Amino acid sequence: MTKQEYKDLVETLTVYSDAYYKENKSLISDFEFDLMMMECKKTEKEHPEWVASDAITQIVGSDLVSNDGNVTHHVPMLSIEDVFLKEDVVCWVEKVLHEHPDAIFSVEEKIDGTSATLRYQKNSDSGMDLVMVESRGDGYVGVNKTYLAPAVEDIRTSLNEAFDYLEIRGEVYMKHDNFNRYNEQMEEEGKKTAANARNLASGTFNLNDPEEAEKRGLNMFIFNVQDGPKDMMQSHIKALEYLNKKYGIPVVKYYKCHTAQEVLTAIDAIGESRGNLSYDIDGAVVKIDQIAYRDDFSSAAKYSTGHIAYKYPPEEKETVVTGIELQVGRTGRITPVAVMQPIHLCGTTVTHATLHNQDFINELGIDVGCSVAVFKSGEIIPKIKTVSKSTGTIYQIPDVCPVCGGHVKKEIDTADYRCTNPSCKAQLFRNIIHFASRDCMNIKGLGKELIETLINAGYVSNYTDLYRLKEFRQELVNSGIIGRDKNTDNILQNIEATKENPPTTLLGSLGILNVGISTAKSLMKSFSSIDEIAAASVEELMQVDDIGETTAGNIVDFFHDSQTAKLYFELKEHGLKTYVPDNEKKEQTLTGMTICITGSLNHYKNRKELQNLLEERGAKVTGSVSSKTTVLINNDITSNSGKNRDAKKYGLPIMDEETFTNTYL
DNA sequence: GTTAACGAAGGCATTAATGA
DNA sequence: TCATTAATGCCTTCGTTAAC
Repeated sequence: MTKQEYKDLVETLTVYSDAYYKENKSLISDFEFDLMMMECKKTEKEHPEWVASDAITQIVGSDLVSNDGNVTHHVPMLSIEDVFLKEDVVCWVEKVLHEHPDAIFSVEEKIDGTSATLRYQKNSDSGMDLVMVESRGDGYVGVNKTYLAPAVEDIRTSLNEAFDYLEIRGEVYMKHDNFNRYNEQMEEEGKKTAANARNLASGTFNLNDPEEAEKRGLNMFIFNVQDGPKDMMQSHIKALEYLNKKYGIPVVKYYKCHTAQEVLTAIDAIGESRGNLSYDIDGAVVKIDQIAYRDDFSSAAKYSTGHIAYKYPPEEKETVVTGIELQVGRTGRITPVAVMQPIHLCGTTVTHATLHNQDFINELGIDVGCSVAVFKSGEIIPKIKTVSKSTGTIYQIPDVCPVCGGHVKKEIDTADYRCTNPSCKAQLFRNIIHFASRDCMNIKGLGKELIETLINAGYVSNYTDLYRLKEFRQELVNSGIIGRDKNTDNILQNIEATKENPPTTLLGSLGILNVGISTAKSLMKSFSSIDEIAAASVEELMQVDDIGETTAGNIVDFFHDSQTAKLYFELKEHGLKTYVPDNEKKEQTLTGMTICITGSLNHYKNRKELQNLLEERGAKVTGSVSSKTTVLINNDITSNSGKNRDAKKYGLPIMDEETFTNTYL
């Protein structure tokens, strides 16, 4: 592409994008738009010197909405790790103070609603406009909810501020008044009422109709500045105060604390005020005020660093176990579930609670007919706490599968009971559900019920059969199993579409024991195709990170068992991708490097993006600095953060993005 | 035009197994 | 021993389509 052609392409894209965002008109299909955008970005990679800072591809918020309305978050929207004991709060606070004696804490109400992020961008009159409202989704990719901004009273559509970019996150919730009004009206109209304010808020934030949403009434408390000018990225509390004072934006109520004792006092104060608030809260969040310190306290990947949430003790009630159901999972594991006389707990009716396994049953002494104390763990999941009146006997999981009548055996050294019949219908059924689920192949529209229907009608008995369904299209339409023409074709098309899924997804969906998407990723880093994995020995597989003897054995078993291996080879024949073609592969220039990234980035949307890029080229990206780390990427190379100190301790290079890019990319 | 059925989405938790 | 992952589970509301 010549420079002029690139410029023309950028201009065309800008026209389409403006029409879409500002006038709600689609001049071309989303698919075509995405293609052009990809082309444009590819060129920009080859010729970074052509890129203007205001080019459409550089504008945060414009290139993020895919054709199904999904938005990749600029900063991931992770959840906060919950703790249920005050001792744990004290422990965490002291750990932070030990590392940073001057740390300050913000203790905040944890609003019970649904999380959302707002992006603001500089406009031409030196102010800022709201360009995007996005829901949380899976934490990395959410849904574009910009059209609902007018329905949320507290969202400002413009700010009189000349920052280049501002991203704030908060909780969308429903006030009790609005919730009660909604339910009164539903009752008047003889319609179903909503169970609680959180669910109604979450449901309302899901509506496609902004007017209906506005009628119901939503509010929002801001609880974080995700990204913005340097001044706002230092003290969390100061940033919240600024937003509140300057714009009257409602921010979450917080207490500024310096010691563990002060934190506990604040938690108690919030707990006591709970009953008098006009909205629901489900805990108290403790955050480190100094944003720079947050990354020094590592946590699991799904949690934000530098935050914990204290959960107040939940409501508890008594009921009677009226039965125990046995569920057979896709691996054959038998899970007992208690059926109870319905009780009302935290705004919902509770009838079921999992019993996990025989050990759990034995420990509590559960049997049909006993009385139990039930609470909602985390205020969501019903859980039996104790048996208050025993029957004198304890339930025993039978040795016959409740579905196929096959033999049920207790696994040695585990708490699991498994149905040993490999053609057990329940297992096949669950296997297909797993294969089709969102986290695996993501076959849209193919859910539990439809799969069951297809199995019962004899069309499928395993996931490979799904790719044969199209041969029976007319028959299916005639019988109306999936609905009529339109529905049938939709499902068939969605199945076909999954043939384009990357091999990693396929490998993770096959149902190999202990191999999910994450393990599949590790495997595909070391092997060039699933075929190669199928041919590998236990020893070879064990060379891969995260693969031990058991998992390696499971993989070998899967590809050596004639039945399961056949499933895989049939999928391959149907045209599913089992390797990444050479021309789509990235050069493995970073093999052997262990890289840690910290702090905020300038050239990449977020750390995840840089991480993906490094991983594609063979590097290992970790969350902490150790003696095995090759390099630490941090734009603030002089900071005194824990990671910088560790890097210095081990004598490792600390590079900013630019230096790193110039040296290695 | 209304209703029923089903799946998706959005919120989550727990346990056991695994790997380091 | 610790951190992570896989597998399983629970509840509510909305959207879509087909059927009545």
